[in-house]
Amino acid sequence: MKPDLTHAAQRCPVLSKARPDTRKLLVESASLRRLDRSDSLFLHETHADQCFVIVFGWIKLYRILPNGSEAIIRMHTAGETLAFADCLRDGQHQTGADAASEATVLCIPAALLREAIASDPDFGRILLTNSFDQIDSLNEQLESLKCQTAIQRVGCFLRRHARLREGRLVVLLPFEKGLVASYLGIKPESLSRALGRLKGHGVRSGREEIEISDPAALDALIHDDAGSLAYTG
Amino acid sequence: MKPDLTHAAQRCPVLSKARPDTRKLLVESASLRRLDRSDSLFLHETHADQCFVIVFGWIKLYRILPNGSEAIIRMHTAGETLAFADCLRDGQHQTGADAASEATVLCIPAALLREAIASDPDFGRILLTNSFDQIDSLNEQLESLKCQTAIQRVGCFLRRHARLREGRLVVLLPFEKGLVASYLGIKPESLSRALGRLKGHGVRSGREEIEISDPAALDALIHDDAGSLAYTG
DNA sequence: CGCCCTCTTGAACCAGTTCAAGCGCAGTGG
DNA sequence: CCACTGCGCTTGAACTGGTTCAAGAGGGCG
Repeated sequence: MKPDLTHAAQRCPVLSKARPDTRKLLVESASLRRLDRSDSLFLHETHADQCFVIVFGWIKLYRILPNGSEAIIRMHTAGETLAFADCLRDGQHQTGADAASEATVLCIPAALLREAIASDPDFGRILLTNSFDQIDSLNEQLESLKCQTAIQRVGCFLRRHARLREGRLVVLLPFEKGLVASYLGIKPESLSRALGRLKGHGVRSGREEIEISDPAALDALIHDDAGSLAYTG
Repeated sequence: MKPDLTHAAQRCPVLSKARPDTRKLLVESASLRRLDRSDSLFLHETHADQCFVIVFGWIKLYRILPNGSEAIIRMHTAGETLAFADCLRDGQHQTGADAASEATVLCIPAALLREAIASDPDFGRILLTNSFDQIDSLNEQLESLKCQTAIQRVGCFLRRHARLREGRLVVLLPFEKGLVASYLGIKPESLSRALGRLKGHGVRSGREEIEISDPAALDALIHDDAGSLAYTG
């Protein structure tokens, strides 16, 4: 295995659980690609002949809307897989994918992926489990979009991306705020105002870095009154 | 196979593609359950020892929010599978499930599902493909919630559920409007007003049945200006 | 310095919610 | 048979969260 990929493979739920020889097959025959911000990884509705594991950075999945602008469907980061579904169905990419930050991805030829599945019966199981986990995460996003206000969604986003760093709980924004906004289903202006309003709820937002100074206060805001849009049958 | 299940199995993407003996195994050993509206199929965070194929009717997946109301995550209907993921991971149900209308479901013991996967290597592949399709559909829902207005979402919902019936394009509302609203991420009042506004765009809404008299007009509304919330990076 | 790009801020506007009232219909009981 | 009641749906009026449009601040870079 290429030395710089060992760590990446450990972070990846699919590769790390795969049988060593399967992992070796996938990683050794794959190529590594570096992307700058806004470089394109693949285009919507093109034939899927490669799938990807993100080693580093962020990739956005998007679709072009009738009016020409792009809808951000999902954001993916290190360890996550891309386009496995498109490859296995031997079809077209369901979305486009661009780098949202500097990024490195492992590019696995579709044939290799099929070979791994054919030769390692457990590997299919691993993919299935991974795919179930993705469905869970999508269900949560749906719930969040349907039942939370923009400010609560911003709060959840911050909590999810916060990391301990020298004793402080900090969010290093992984990509532009405009993109964060779009991912959350709001406009950049609204995100800006939301961050402003969160200052009263345990959040200190600087440029490039946001600190959660009072996680409890933020959690209270997130959970309080969540469900103003819920079904009361 | 029980005679009344042949048709149901054909409608189900998972069962219909499975090897005949696998299908037989699953269907014959499963039990059939009838549900009235609002009967519970399983509860959130209970152990998943059965999975389900919907034979008839609608099932809603929901989660109880901190404030006690319920968030509608997804709606499922005939042919669709439920809780396969929860069973295979041998875990708890990720959501609760209630009948949203009268419904009939095929209840498959978890052990049986595992047996099918173990004895039929293709069956895992079929589940994987099915799970990929679900992810696609969830991606589309996310896109819709992020980039479309409530009225456009209502329009899409109508198009998706419209069926030709005696030459007219008709939507028989599968369940209460309050539930439709919640599924679409809006309040019942807003759904009511949306249907009112759609009257000017090729939709005639009566009680229990909505007719799409001018599909082209409706489509125009749906696509026109879609993406007011999109990312313009 | 000047240009570009991202982010912020303000004011007007609009979509969708909230609250409250009323309607239509099914079920119930007199 | 009809009043009573309960529930789902609609409608109206006031309100709020988020958008829109426009202007300005701040930073990076040639």
